[in-house]
Amino acid sequence: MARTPTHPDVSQFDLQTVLEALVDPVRRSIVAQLDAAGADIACGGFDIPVSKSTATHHFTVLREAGLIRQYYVGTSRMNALRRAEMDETFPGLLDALTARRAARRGG
Amino acid sequence: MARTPTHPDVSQFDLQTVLEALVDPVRRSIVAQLDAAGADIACGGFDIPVSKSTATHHFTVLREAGLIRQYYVGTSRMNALRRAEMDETFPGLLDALTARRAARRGG
DNA sequence: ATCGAAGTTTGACAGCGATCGAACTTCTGC
DNA sequence: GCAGAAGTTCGATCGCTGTCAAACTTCGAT
Repeated sequence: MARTPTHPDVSQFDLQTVLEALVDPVRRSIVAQLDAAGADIACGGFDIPVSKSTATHHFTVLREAGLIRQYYVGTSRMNALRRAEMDETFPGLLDALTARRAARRGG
Repeated sequence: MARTPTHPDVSQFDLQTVLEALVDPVRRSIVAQLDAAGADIACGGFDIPVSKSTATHHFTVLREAGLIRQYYVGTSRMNALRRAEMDETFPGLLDALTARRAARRGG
């Protein structure tokens, strides 16, 4: 595993790529969990119904789309939601997809 | 072809289905063209790089997701964007995906 | 009735993407 | 050093989806 995985710059964000990342329910769940937690989460800390190798695949897709930033802490790989950068490029998109909006309207 | 094709009710709108519909560039283009035109458009009136049978498939997907409403006028099948209903269920989603926001910010 | 225009239906195909298990790497703790 | 924990990589399925051509249906105009 590379010490410093590839992260796209904000200028390289692409709507098609981001959509293809977010259309998968597992990946959308990952983003939603990060958003709800408001904190970084290790790969193993998510509640997702797939094997480790599949999880690795999903995190890679999210990272390459620019949705998350990954960094190592010991043997754990932490995941951070790049929300501000996403909001800057695609305003309203994450709000519309993470069901935050519903919770916010409610209270 | 059925006289009255199946259209889901707003209460049946499903985010996963809508996303799967909008992740395809051709379908997103159809929605964008409808949105930009602000008027209904016949199937043959779109600028899309696919055959007629493929186009039929895309319109079906969009209709079953609730994104468009279809009705016949003679031999032409008209397509209407169900924007208000979509906005009601998924506020901000179409704005984020049809690049309207960019145009609106500009002027 | 006939012909053309506009879509639909059907069947087939190709490619992609999600999924898994197994083997491997790397770090932590003892 | 050794064992275990946390991920990654590799290879192989497998189902789904976008695509098209060909044949068909329906409507409008002549």
